[in-house]
Amino acid sequence: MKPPLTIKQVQLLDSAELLFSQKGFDGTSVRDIAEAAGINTAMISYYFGSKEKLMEEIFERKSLNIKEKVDHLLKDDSLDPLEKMYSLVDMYIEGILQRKTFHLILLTEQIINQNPSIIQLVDKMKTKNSEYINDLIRLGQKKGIFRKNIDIPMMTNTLIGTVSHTLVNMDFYKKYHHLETLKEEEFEHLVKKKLSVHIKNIYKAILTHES
Amino acid sequence: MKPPLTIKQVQLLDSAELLFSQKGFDGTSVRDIAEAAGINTAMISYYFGSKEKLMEEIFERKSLNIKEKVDHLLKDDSLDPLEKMYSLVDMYIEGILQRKTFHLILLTEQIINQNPSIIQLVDKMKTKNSEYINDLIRLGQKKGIFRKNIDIPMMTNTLIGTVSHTLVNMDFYKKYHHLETLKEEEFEHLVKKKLSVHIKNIYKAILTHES
DNA sequence: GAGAACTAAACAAACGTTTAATTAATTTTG
DNA sequence: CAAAATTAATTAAACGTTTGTTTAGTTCTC
Repeated sequence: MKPPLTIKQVQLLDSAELLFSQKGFDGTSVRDIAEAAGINTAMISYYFGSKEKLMEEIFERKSLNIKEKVDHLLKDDSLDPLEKMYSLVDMYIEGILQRKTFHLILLTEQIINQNPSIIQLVDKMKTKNSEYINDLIRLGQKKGIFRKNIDIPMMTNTLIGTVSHTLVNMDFYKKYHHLETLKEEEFEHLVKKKLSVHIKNIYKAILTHES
Repeated sequence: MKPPLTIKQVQLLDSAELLFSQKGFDGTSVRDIAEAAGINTAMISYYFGSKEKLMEEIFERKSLNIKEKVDHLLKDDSLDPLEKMYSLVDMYIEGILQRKTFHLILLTEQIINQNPSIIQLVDKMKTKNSEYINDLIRLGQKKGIFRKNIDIPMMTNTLIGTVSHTLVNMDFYKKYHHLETLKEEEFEHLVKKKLSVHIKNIYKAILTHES
C-alpha cells in the first residue's frame, strides 16, 4: 500500500498533467512543471524519482476504472440489453470528458510509446474496454435482441474513436460554429448530449435493425 | 514555385516522418533523423533551415487533398446521394491508411500544437473535411433521400474518429485477435474492408432510416 | 576554378538529475 | 514540558548529456 500523496505532490501531478496534455511529455521540461506548480525543480526527483515515474503516477491516478459499474450492469435485470449498451456509452462519454486532459495524454501516448510500464498500462485498458463491450453485446445476442453478425471491435472503435475525435476537436468546433459566447460548462454539456444521442442512435441501428 | 526535392531531401523527409510518428516531434532529434537517413546532421539545417521547417515540409507533402475528387463526386449524376457518401467514406479510409505514418503525426500534432504554421495547416484541413461532408449530406437532404435532422459534425467525428482509432489500435487488434500470421498487406486489406462495411452501415442507418 | 554539396567539430542553451547545505518538522530524552 | 537529537522537506547550484544550429574547411561537380 502506497502512502497518500501530499499537497505538493498533487500540485506537481496536476501541473504536469496539464502541461503534458498541451505540449506532450517530451515537450515539457521538469523546470516547466515545477514553475507551474510553484515548487522547486529538484522536488520532482525527490518525490517521484524521475520525470518518467511522475508520468506513471499520473496514469495510475487517472486511469478510468469502470469494472464494478460494468459488472453491476451485466447483472441488472431491470434493464434490457440495449439500455445496458446506452448506459455503457454514457459511461465512456462521461468518463472521457470528465478527464479531458488525461485522455489527451492517453491519446498521444498510444501513438508515441516509449515507457514500457505505460505501454503495459495502456494495453490493459484497451483489453478491458474490448471485454466490456464484448460482454454486453454477446449478452444482447444471447437474449435474441441483438443481430448475430456484429463487428464488435469496430463498435468499440466507433465509440472510443468518436468520443476521442470530438474531444480533440472541441475547440475547433466551438470556433467553427461560433459558440464562443457559451460558458465552458454549457458548451461541454451540449457536446456530451450530442455525443450521447449520436452514438446511441448508431448503436441502436447497428445492434437491433435488420440487415 | 519551389524547386523539386533532391533524393537526399526526400530521404531525410521520409526518415523524419517515420521517426516523428514513432517518437513524436520533440522525442526525435535531428541526429536521429540524419543517422536513419545516413546523411550528415548539418544537412537538415542546410536543406530545410530548421527541424521545424522540415516538419512543415512533411505536412505540405503529405496532406490529403481530395478537393477535386469531392467536386467531381458532387456533380456526378450516375450516383445517388448514398452512393456518393459511400465513395467519400472509402476516400477517407483509403487516404488515411495509405498515409499511416503521416496520419499518426497529424493525430499527435492536433493535440500538441506548438508550431503556428502547422496549426494553420491543420485548421484548414479540418475546415475542408467539414465542408465536404456537409455538402454531400445537404445534397442528399435536398433530394429528399436523407433525413432532415442529421448532426453533421458528429457524422464527421464518427468517420474520422473511427478510422483514426482503428489506425492507432491496429497493432493491438492484430495481437488481441491472433492475426500475427497474416501478411501486413493482407491484414491491412482486412482492416480497410471492415472499416468500409462498418462505417457505410452506420451512414446508411443514420442518413436514410426513419427515426 | 567557381559554386554547390558535404563534413567534422564546435557552439551555447536546455535537458533531467544529483549534490551539498539549510530550514522545518518530528521524535527522543532528561 | 522544554531542550536536544533526528529525520524530513526544501533550496540553489552544479553535474554531465543532449539538444538544434552554425562554422570553417573540404570535396565534388560542371
